[in-house]
Amino acid sequence: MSAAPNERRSLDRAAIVACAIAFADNHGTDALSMRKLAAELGYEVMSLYNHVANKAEVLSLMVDAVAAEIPPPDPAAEPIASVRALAVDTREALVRHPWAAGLWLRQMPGPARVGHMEHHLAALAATDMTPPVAHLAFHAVNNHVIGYTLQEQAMAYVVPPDGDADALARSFIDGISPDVHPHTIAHVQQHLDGDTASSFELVLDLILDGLTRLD
Amino acid sequence: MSAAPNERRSLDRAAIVACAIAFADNHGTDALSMRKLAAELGYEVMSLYNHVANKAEVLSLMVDAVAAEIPPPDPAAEPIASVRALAVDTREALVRHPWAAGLWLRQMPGPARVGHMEHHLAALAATDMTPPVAHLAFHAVNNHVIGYTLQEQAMAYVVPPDGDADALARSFIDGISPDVHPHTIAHVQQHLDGDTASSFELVLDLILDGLTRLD
DNA sequence: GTCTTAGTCCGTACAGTGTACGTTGTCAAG
DNA sequence: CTTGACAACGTACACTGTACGGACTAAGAC
Repeated sequence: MSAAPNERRSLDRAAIVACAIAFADNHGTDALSMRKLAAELGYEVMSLYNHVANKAEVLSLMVDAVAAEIPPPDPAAEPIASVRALAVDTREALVRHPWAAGLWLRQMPGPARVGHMEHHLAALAATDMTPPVAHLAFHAVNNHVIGYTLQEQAMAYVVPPDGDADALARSFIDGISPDVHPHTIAHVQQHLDGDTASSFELVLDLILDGLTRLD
Repeated sequence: MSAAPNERRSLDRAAIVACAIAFADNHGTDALSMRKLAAELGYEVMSLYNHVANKAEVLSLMVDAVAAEIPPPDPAAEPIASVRALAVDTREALVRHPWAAGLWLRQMPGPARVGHMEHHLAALAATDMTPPVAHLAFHAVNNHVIGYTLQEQAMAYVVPPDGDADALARSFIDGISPDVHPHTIAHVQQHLDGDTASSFELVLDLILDGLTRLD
Protein backbone atom coordinates (compact mmCIF):
# COMPACT_ATOMS: atom_id res chain seq x y z
CA MET A 1 0.00 0.00 0.00
CA SER A 2 2.47 2.59 1.19
CA ALA A 3 5.74 3.15 -0.60
CA ALA A 4 8.40 0.64 0.29
CA PRO A 5 9.48 1.50 3.83
CA ASN A 6 13.02 0.51 2.93
CA GLU A 7 13.36 3.38 0.49
CA ARG A 8 12.37 6.08 2.88
CA ARG A 9 15.00 7.57 5.11
CA SER A 10 14.50 6.69 8.74
CA LEU A 11 12.78 9.43 10.63
CA ASP A 12 14.70 11.51 13.12
CA ARG A 13 15.24 15.16 13.95
CA ALA A 14 18.10 15.54 11.51
CA ALA A 15 16.15 14.08 8.59
CA ILE A 16 13.12 16.24 9.37
CA VAL A 17 15.15 19.42 9.60
CA ALA A 18 17.16 18.65 6.48
CA CYS A 19 13.99 18.00 4.52
CA ALA A 20 12.34 21.12 5.88
CA ILE A 21 15.32 23.23 4.83
CA ALA A 22 15.31 21.75 1.34
CA PHE A 23 11.59 22.38 1.06
CA ALA A 24 11.88 25.96 2.29
CA ASP A 25 14.74 26.62 -0.12
CA ASN A 26 12.48 25.58 -2.97
CA HIS A 27 9.07 26.85 -1.93
CA GLY A 28 9.57 29.28 0.96
CA THR A 29 8.55 28.94 4.58
CA ASP A 30 4.99 30.10 3.97
CA ALA A 31 4.35 27.01 1.88
CA LEU A 32 5.91 24.73 4.48
CA SER A 33 3.33 22.75 6.42
CA MET A 34 3.73 19.73 8.64
CA ARG A 35 1.63 17.65 6.25
CA LYS A 36 3.69 18.53 3.20
CA LEU A 37 6.85 17.95 5.17
CA ALA A 38 5.68 14.50 6.22
CA ALA A 39 4.62 13.69 2.67
CA GLU A 40 8.01 14.75 1.38
CA LEU A 41 9.61 12.35 3.85
CA GLY A 42 7.22 9.53 2.99
CA TYR A 43 5.52 9.48 6.38
CA GLU A 44 2.24 10.67 7.84
CA VAL A 45 1.89 13.93 9.71
CA MET A 46 1.65 12.73 13.24
CA SER A 47 4.80 10.67 13.01
CA LEU A 48 6.79 13.88 12.97
CA TYR A 49 5.56 14.69 16.44
CA ASN A 50 7.45 11.74 17.84
CA HIS A 51 10.66 13.57 17.07
CA VAL A 52 9.71 17.20 17.25
CA ALA A 53 7.58 19.08 19.76
CA ASN A 54 5.75 21.28 17.27
CA LYS A 55 6.19 23.34 14.14
CA ALA A 56 7.86 26.17 16.03
CA GLU A 57 10.61 23.80 17.06
CA VAL A 58 11.11 22.76 13.45
CA LEU A 59 11.55 26.38 12.44
CA SER A 60 13.89 26.96 15.33
CA LEU A 61 16.00 23.96 14.38
CA MET A 62 16.04 25.15 10.78
CA VAL A 63 17.65 28.50 11.57
CA ASP A 64 20.09 26.83 13.91
CA ALA A 65 21.09 24.49 11.10
CA VAL A 66 21.75 27.51 8.92
CA ALA A 67 23.83 29.03 11.70
CA ALA A 68 25.80 25.80 11.83
CA GLU A 69 26.75 26.27 8.19
CA ILE A 70 28.66 29.44 8.97
CA PRO A 71 32.35 28.66 9.30
CA PRO A 72 34.06 29.77 12.50
CA PRO A 73 36.59 32.58 12.04
CA ASP A 74 40.24 31.71 11.54
CA PRO A 75 41.81 32.03 15.01
CA ALA A 76 45.02 33.28 13.42
CA ALA A 77 43.32 36.23 11.76
CA GLU A 78 43.25 39.79 13.06
CA PRO A 79 40.22 40.34 15.32
CA ILE A 80 38.64 42.91 13.01
CA ALA A 81 39.20 40.66 10.03
CA SER A 82 37.43 37.91 11.94
CA VAL A 83 34.43 40.12 12.59
CA ARG A 84 34.34 41.09 8.96
CA ALA A 85 34.67 37.49 7.74
CA LEU A 86 31.95 36.37 10.10
CA ALA A 87 29.64 39.05 8.76
CA VAL A 88 30.33 38.15 5.16
CA ASP A 89 29.95 34.43 5.81
CA THR A 90 26.76 34.95 7.73
CA ARG A 91 25.34 36.95 4.88
CA GLU A 92 26.27 34.19 2.46
CA ALA A 93 24.43 31.62 4.53
CA LEU A 94 21.38 33.85 4.66
CA VAL A 95 21.50 34.30 0.91
CA ARG A 96 21.80 30.54 0.41
CA HIS A 97 18.60 30.11 2.43
CA PRO A 98 16.48 33.14 1.61
CA TRP A 99 13.87 32.33 4.26
CA ALA A 100 16.43 32.31 7.07
CA ALA A 101 16.88 36.05 7.55
CA GLY A 102 13.20 36.51 8.31
CA LEU A 103 13.29 33.75 10.90
CA TRP A 104 16.63 34.60 12.45
CA LEU A 105 15.30 37.23 14.80
CA ARG A 106 12.12 35.43 15.77
CA GLN A 107 13.71 32.32 17.15
CA MET A 108 15.43 31.85 20.44
CA PRO A 109 19.09 31.15 19.61
CA GLY A 110 19.92 27.44 19.54
CA PRO A 111 23.35 25.94 20.20
CA ALA A 112 24.82 26.78 16.79
CA ARG A 113 23.70 30.37 17.02
CA VAL A 114 25.06 30.70 20.51
CA GLY A 115 28.36 29.48 19.11
CA HIS A 116 28.06 32.06 16.37
CA MET A 117 27.41 34.80 18.91
CA GLU A 118 30.38 33.68 20.96
CA HIS A 119 32.73 33.82 17.99
CA HIS A 120 31.45 37.25 17.08
CA LEU A 121 31.69 38.62 20.60
CA ALA A 122 35.09 37.06 21.22
CA ALA A 123 36.50 38.63 18.07
CA LEU A 124 35.12 42.00 19.09
CA ALA A 125 36.55 41.65 22.59
CA ALA A 126 39.96 41.03 21.09
CA THR A 127 39.93 44.34 19.21
CA ASP A 128 40.96 47.67 20.62
CA MET A 129 37.33 48.58 21.28
CA THR A 130 36.23 49.33 24.80
CA PRO A 131 33.62 46.87 26.15
CA PRO A 132 30.69 49.27 25.66
CA VAL A 133 31.72 49.93 22.07
CA ALA A 134 32.15 46.22 21.46
CA HIS A 135 28.64 45.70 22.77
CA LEU A 136 27.41 48.33 20.35
CA ALA A 137 29.40 46.83 17.53
CA PHE A 138 27.80 43.44 17.98
CA HIS A 139 24.36 44.88 17.38
CA ALA A 140 25.44 47.29 14.67
CA VAL A 141 27.08 44.53 12.62
CA ASN A 142 24.19 42.15 13.22
CA ASN A 143 21.72 44.81 12.14
CA HIS A 144 23.63 45.42 8.99
CA VAL A 145 23.96 41.78 8.02
CA ILE A 146 20.37 40.84 8.69
CA GLY A 147 18.77 44.12 7.68
CA TYR A 148 20.67 44.31 4.43
CA THR A 149 19.83 40.74 3.49
CA LEU A 150 16.20 41.19 4.43
CA GLN A 151 15.90 44.35 2.39
CA GLU A 152 17.57 42.70 -0.57
CA GLN A 153 15.18 39.80 -0.37
CA ALA A 154 12.12 41.91 0.28
CA MET A 155 11.44 41.87 -3.43
CA ALA A 156 11.36 38.09 -3.41
CA TYR A 157 8.51 38.22 -0.92
CA VAL A 158 6.53 40.68 -3.00
CA VAL A 159 7.12 39.15 -6.40
CA PRO A 160 4.66 36.34 -7.10
CA PRO A 161 6.32 32.93 -7.59
CA ASP A 162 8.36 32.88 -10.81
CA GLY A 163 7.15 36.42 -11.56
CA ASP A 164 9.45 38.93 -13.20
CA ALA A 165 10.97 41.14 -10.52
CA ASP A 166 12.16 43.74 -13.00
CA ALA A 167 8.75 43.98 -14.61
CA LEU A 168 7.19 44.48 -11.19
CA ALA A 169 9.67 47.21 -10.35
CA ARG A 170 8.93 48.93 -13.64
CA SER A 171 5.19 48.77 -13.07
CA PHE A 172 5.85 50.17 -9.62
CA ILE A 173 7.59 53.27 -10.92
CA ASP A 174 4.99 53.58 -13.65
CA GLY A 175 2.39 53.90 -10.93
CA ILE A 176 3.90 56.93 -9.26
CA SER A 177 4.04 60.46 -10.55
CA PRO A 178 7.47 61.71 -11.70
CA ASP A 179 6.50 65.19 -10.57
CA VAL A 180 5.87 64.47 -6.91
CA HIS A 181 8.20 61.49 -6.48
CA PRO A 182 11.17 62.05 -8.79
CA HIS A 183 13.81 60.76 -6.38
CA THR A 184 11.94 57.54 -5.74
CA ILE A 185 11.75 56.82 -9.44
CA ALA A 186 15.42 57.60 -9.88
CA HIS A 187 16.30 55.31 -6.99
CA VAL A 188 14.36 52.35 -8.35
CA GLN A 189 15.80 53.05 -11.77
CA GLN A 190 19.30 52.75 -10.34
CA HIS A 191 18.37 49.31 -9.07
CA LEU A 192 17.06 48.32 -12.48
CA ASP A 193 20.30 49.52 -14.05
CA GLY A 194 22.08 47.21 -11.65
CA ASP A 195 24.92 49.57 -10.80
CA THR A 196 24.58 49.02 -7.06
CA ALA A 197 26.71 45.96 -6.86
CA SER A 198 28.48 45.07 -3.67
CA SER A 199 27.33 47.84 -1.38
CA PHE A 200 26.98 45.33 1.43
CA GLU A 201 30.69 45.12 2.16
CA LEU A 202 31.16 48.80 1.50
CA VAL A 203 28.73 49.80 4.24
CA LEU A 204 30.04 47.03 6.47
CA ASP A 205 33.53 48.51 6.27
CA LEU A 206 32.12 51.94 6.87
CA ILE A 207 30.47 50.75 10.06
CA LEU A 208 33.55 48.87 11.23
CA ASP A 209 35.79 51.85 10.54
CA GLY A 210 33.46 54.12 12.43
CA LEU A 211 33.35 51.77 15.39
CA THR A 212 37.11 51.42 15.64
CA ARG A 213 37.35 55.21 15.73
CA LEU A 214 35.03 55.38 18.73
CA ASP A 215 36.12 54.97 22.34
CA MET B 1 -30.62 39.53 17.69
CA SER B 2 -27.47 41.24 16.56
CA ALA B 3 -26.06 44.18 18.41
CA ALA B 4 -27.69 47.46 17.57
CA PRO B 5 -26.41 48.35 14.08
CA ASN B 6 -26.42 52.00 15.07
CA GLU B 7 -23.68 51.48 17.59
CA ARG B 8 -21.28 49.87 15.22
CA ARG B 9 -19.08 52.06 13.12
CA SER B 10 -19.96 51.95 9.45
CA LEU B 11 -17.73 49.62 7.53
CA ASP B 12 -15.12 50.99 5.18
CA ARG B 13 -11.44 50.57 4.48
CA ALA B 14 -10.42 53.17 7.02
CA ALA B 15 -12.45 51.60 9.82
CA ILE B 16 -11.15 48.14 9.02
CA VAL B 17 -7.54 49.24 8.95
CA ALA B 18 -7.87 51.31 12.12
CA CYS B 19 -9.40 48.37 13.94
CA ALA B 20 -6.77 46.00 12.61
CA ILE B 21 -4.01 48.29 13.84
CA ALA B 22 -5.58 48.58 17.28
CA PHE B 23 -5.95 44.83 17.44
CA ALA B 24 -2.38 44.18 16.34
CA ASP B 25 -1.09 46.72 18.85
CA ASN B 26 -2.80 44.73 21.59
CA HIS B 27 -2.42 41.14 20.48
CA GLY B 28 0.15 41.05 17.69
CA THR B 29 -0.29 40.23 14.02
CA ASP B 30 -0.14 36.48 14.56
CA ALA B 31 -3.37 36.63 16.51
CA LEU B 32 -5.05 38.80 13.90
CA SER B 33 -7.56 36.89 11.81
CA MET B 34 -10.26 38.13 9.52
CA ARG B 35 -12.92 36.60 11.75
CA LYS B 36 -11.65 38.26 14.90
CA LEU B 37 -11.29 41.51 13.03
CA ALA B 38 -14.89 41.32 11.84
CA ALA B 39 -16.08 40.41 15.32
CA GLU B 40 -14.20 43.36 16.75
CA LEU B 41 -16.00 45.61 14.29
CA GLY B 42 -19.38 44.02 14.99
CA TYR B 43 -19.75 42.47 11.54
CA GLU B 44 -19.43 39.05 9.99
CA VAL B 45 -16.31 37.89 8.21
CA MET B 46 -17.39 38.08 4.64
CA SER B 47 -18.57 41.63 4.93
CA LEU B 48 -14.97 42.73 5.13
CA TYR B 49 -14.38 41.42 1.63
CA ASN B 50 -16.71 44.03 0.22
CA HIS B 51 -14.13 46.63 1.13
CA VAL B 52 -10.85 44.77 1.01
CA ALA B 53 -9.47 42.29 -1.49
CA ASN B 54 -7.91 39.89 1.01
CA LYS B 55 -5.93 39.69 4.21
CA ALA B 56 -2.69 40.61 2.48
CA GLU B 57 -4.23 43.92 1.46
CA VAL B 58 -5.23 44.58 5.06
CA LEU B 59 -1.66 44.02 6.20
CA SER B 60 -0.38 46.21 3.40
CA LEU B 61 -2.75 49.01 4.34
CA MET B 62 -1.72 48.64 7.97
CA VAL B 63 1.95 49.32 7.34
CA ASP B 64 1.07 52.17 5.05
CA ALA B 65 -1.03 53.68 7.82
CA VAL B 66 1.98 53.46 10.11
CA ALA B 67 4.10 55.15 7.46
CA ALA B 68 1.50 57.91 7.31
CA GLU B 69 2.06 58.59 11.00
CA ILE B 70 5.67 59.61 10.38
CA PRO B 71 5.88 63.39 10.17
CA PRO B 72 7.54 64.84 7.07
CA PRO B 73 10.90 66.50 7.70
CA ASP B 74 11.03 70.23 8.31
CA PRO B 75 11.89 71.77 4.92
CA ALA B 76 13.88 74.50 6.66
CA ALA B 77 16.20 72.03 8.35
CA GLU B 78 19.65 71.03 7.16
CA PRO B 79 19.48 68.02 4.81
CA ILE B 80 21.45 65.76 7.13
CA ALA B 81 19.31 66.82 10.06
CA SER B 82 16.26 65.89 8.00
CA VAL B 83 17.61 62.44 7.30
CA ARG B 84 18.38 61.99 10.96
CA ALA B 85 14.97 63.23 12.07
CA LEU B 86 13.26 60.97 9.59
CA ALA B 87 15.18 57.99 10.91
CA VAL B 88 14.34 58.80 14.51
CA ASP B 89 10.68 59.46 13.75
CA THR B 90 10.42 56.28 11.72
CA ARG B 91 11.86 54.31 14.57
CA GLU B 92 9.35 55.88 16.95
CA ALA B 93 6.47 54.85 14.74
CA LEU B 94 7.82 51.31 14.55
CA VAL B 95 8.12 51.21 18.32
CA ARG B 96 4.57 52.47 18.72
CA HIS B 97 3.39 49.57 16.57
CA PRO B 98 5.71 46.68 17.39
CA TRP B 99 4.33 44.49 14.63
CA ALA B 100 5.11 47.02 11.91
CA ALA B 101 8.85 46.47 11.56
CA GLY B 102 8.36 42.83 10.68
CA LEU B 103 5.82 43.71 8.02
CA TRP B 104 7.61 46.76 6.60
CA LEU B 105 9.87 44.81 4.29
CA ARG B 106 7.34 42.26 3.14
CA GLN B 107 4.80 44.65 1.76
CA MET B 108 4.91 46.53 -1.51
CA PRO B 109 5.18 50.23 -0.56
CA GLY B 110 1.84 52.00 -0.54
CA PRO B 111 1.31 55.73 -1.13
CA ALA B 112 2.39 56.82 2.35
CA ARG B 113 5.55 54.80 2.18
CA VAL B 114 6.37 56.13 -1.25
CA GLY B 115 6.03 59.59 0.24
CA HIS B 116 8.30 58.53 3.05
CA MET B 117 10.88 57.25 0.57
CA GLU B 118 10.67 60.45 -1.40
CA HIS B 119 11.32 62.60 1.66
CA HIS B 120 14.24 60.44 2.63
CA LEU B 121 15.78 60.42 -0.85
CA ALA B 122 15.18 64.12 -1.38
CA ALA B 123 16.94 64.97 1.87
CA LEU B 124 19.87 62.76 0.90
CA ALA B 125 20.05 64.34 -2.56
CA ALA B 126 20.29 67.76 -0.94
CA THR B 127 23.40 66.79 1.03
CA ASP B 128 26.94 66.92 -0.25
CA MET B 129 26.88 63.22 -1.00
CA THR B 130 27.44 62.05 -4.54
CA PRO B 131 24.44 60.22 -6.05
CA PRO B 132 25.96 56.76 -5.61
CA VAL B 133 26.73 57.47 -1.97
CA ALA B 134 23.24 58.85 -1.46
CA HIS B 135 21.86 55.65 -2.91
CA LEU B 136 23.97 53.68 -0.47
CA ALA B 137 22.95 55.93 2.38
CA PHE B 138 19.28 55.30 1.76
CA HIS B 139 19.71 51.59 2.29
CA ALA B 140 22.23 51.92 5.10
CA VAL B 141 19.93 54.17 7.12
CA ASN B 142 16.89 52.04 6.36
CA ASN B 143 18.74 48.92 7.42
CA HIS B 144 19.73 50.51 10.66
CA VAL B 145 16.27 51.78 11.53
CA ILE B 146 14.42 48.59 10.70
CA GLY B 147 17.11 46.14 11.74
CA TYR B 148 17.69 47.82 15.06
CA THR B 149 13.99 47.94 15.87
CA LEU B 150 13.50 44.35 14.80
CA GLN B 151 16.38 43.15 16.90
CA GLU B 152 15.13 45.13 19.88
CA GLN B 153 11.70 43.60 19.53
CA ALA B 154 12.95 40.10 18.82
CA MET B 155 12.59 39.34 22.51
CA ALA B 156 8.93 40.25 22.37
CA TYR B 157 8.39 37.54 19.78
CA VAL B 158 10.17 34.94 21.84
CA VAL B 159 8.73 35.81 25.23
CA PRO B 160 5.33 34.19 25.77
CA PRO B 161 2.48 36.68 26.23
CA ASP B 162 2.85 38.53 29.53
CA GLY B 163 5.92 36.41 30.29
CA ASP B 164 8.89 37.88 32.10
CA ALA B 165 11.52 38.83 29.55
CA ASP B 166 14.25 39.21 32.14
CA ALA B 167 13.51 35.82 33.62
CA LEU B 168 13.70 34.28 30.17
CA ALA B 169 17.01 35.99 29.49
CA ARG B 170 18.36 34.71 32.80
CA SER B 171 17.23 31.17 32.08
CA PHE B 172 18.89 31.53 28.69
CA ILE B 173 22.29 32.34 30.15
CA ASP B 174 21.80 29.66 32.78
CA GLY B 175 21.51 27.16 29.95
CA ILE B 176 24.91 27.87 28.45
CA SER B 177 28.29 27.02 29.85
CA PRO B 178 30.36 29.95 31.18
CA ASP B 179 33.49 28.13 30.12
CA VAL B 180 32.78 27.83 26.40
CA HIS B 181 30.53 30.89 25.99
CA PRO B 182 31.76 33.51 28.41
CA HIS B 183 31.32 36.48 26.06
CA THR B 184 27.74 35.55 25.26
CA ILE B 185 26.85 35.44 28.93
CA ALA B 186 28.54 38.76 29.53
CA HIS B 187 26.68 40.30 26.63
CA VAL B 188 23.27 39.19 27.81
CA GLN B 189 24.20 40.28 31.32
CA GLN B 190 24.90 43.76 30.01
CA HIS B 191 21.39 43.85 28.61
CA LEU B 192 19.96 42.74 31.93
CA ASP B 193 21.92 45.47 33.67
CA GLY B 194 20.26 47.91 31.30
CA ASP B 195 23.34 50.02 30.63
CA THR B 196 22.84 49.92 26.87
CA ALA B 197 20.50 52.85 26.66
CA SER B 198 20.20 54.87 23.49
CA SER B 199 22.65 53.10 21.23
CA PHE B 200 20.24 53.54 18.34
CA GLU B 201 21.04 57.19 17.77
CA LEU B 202 24.69 56.62 18.53
CA VAL B 203 25.11 54.10 15.74
CA LEU B 204 22.88 56.17 13.49
CA ASP B 205 25.23 59.12 13.85
CA LEU B 206 28.19 56.86 13.29
CA ILE B 207 26.71 55.70 10.00
CA LEU B 208 25.77 59.20 8.90
CA ASP B 209 29.21 60.54 9.77
CA GLY B 210 30.86 57.74 7.84
CA LEU B 211 28.66 58.34 4.82
CA THR B 212 29.35 62.07 4.69
CA ARG B 213 33.05 61.28 4.73
CA LEU B 214 32.71 59.08 1.65
CA ASP B 215 32.73 60.32 -1.89
C1' DG C 1 8.80 -19.42 25.65
C1' DT C 2 5.88 -15.32 27.65
C1' DC C 3 5.31 -10.74 29.73
C1' DT C 4 6.39 -6.04 30.11
C1' DT C 5 7.89 -1.70 28.59
C1' DA C 6 9.21 1.94 25.47
C1' DG C 7 9.09 3.90 21.32
C1' DT C 8 7.39 4.67 16.51
C1' DC C 9 3.78 5.01 13.15
C1' DC C 10 -0.63 6.26 11.85
C1' DG C 11 -6.01 7.32 11.56
C1' DT C 12 -9.29 10.07 13.32
C1' DA C 13 -10.93 14.25 15.03
C1' DC C 14 -11.33 19.16 16.25
C1' DA C 15 -10.84 23.95 16.27
C1' DG C 16 -9.28 27.51 13.62
C1' DT C 17 -7.76 29.72 9.18
C1' DG C 18 -8.65 32.42 4.40
C1' DT C 19 -12.01 33.06 1.13
C1' DA C 20 -15.32 31.60 -3.08
C1' DC C 21 -20.10 31.62 -3.92
C1' DG C 22 -24.96 32.51 -3.55
C1' DT C 23 -28.76 34.67 -1.02
C1' DT C 24 -30.80 38.34 1.27
C1' DG C 25 -31.69 43.01 2.67
C1' DT C 26 -31.51 47.97 1.84
C1' DC C 27 -31.66 52.14 -0.42
C1' DA C 28 -31.51 55.49 -4.30
C1' DA C 29 -32.52 56.43 -9.38
C1' DG C 30 -35.57 55.82 -12.96
C1' DC D 1 -43.40 50.65 -8.19
C1' DT D 2 -39.70 48.78 -10.44
C1' DT D 3 -34.92 48.19 -11.10
C1' DG D 4 -30.20 47.90 -10.12
C1' DA D 5 -26.31 48.73 -7.13
C1' DC D 6 -24.06 47.38 -3.38
C1' DA D 7 -23.39 45.88 1.36
C1' DA D 8 -24.20 42.24 4.79
C1' DC D 9 -24.52 37.62 5.63
C1' DG D 10 -24.68 32.12 5.76
C1' DT D 11 -22.82 28.28 4.03
C1' DA D 12 -19.17 25.63 2.34
C1' DC D 13 -14.45 24.08 1.12
C1' DA D 14 -9.74 23.29 1.42
C1' DC D 15 -6.20 23.60 4.47
C1' DT D 16 -3.73 24.44 8.82
C1' DG D 17 -1.55 22.63 13.61
C1' DT D 18 -1.95 19.13 16.76
C1' DA D 19 -4.41 16.25 20.77
C1' DC D 20 -5.68 11.57 21.45
C1' DG D 21 -5.68 6.75 21.19
C1' DG D 22 -4.79 2.44 18.94
C1' DA D 23 -1.58 -0.79 16.30
C1' DC D 24 2.69 -2.52 15.75
C1' DT D 25 7.67 -3.48 16.68
C1' DA D 26 12.00 -4.22 19.35
C1' DA D 27 14.36 -5.00 23.57
C1' DG D 28 14.86 -6.77 27.81
C1' DA D 29 13.35 -9.70 32.22
C1' DC D 30 12.14 -13.86 33.85
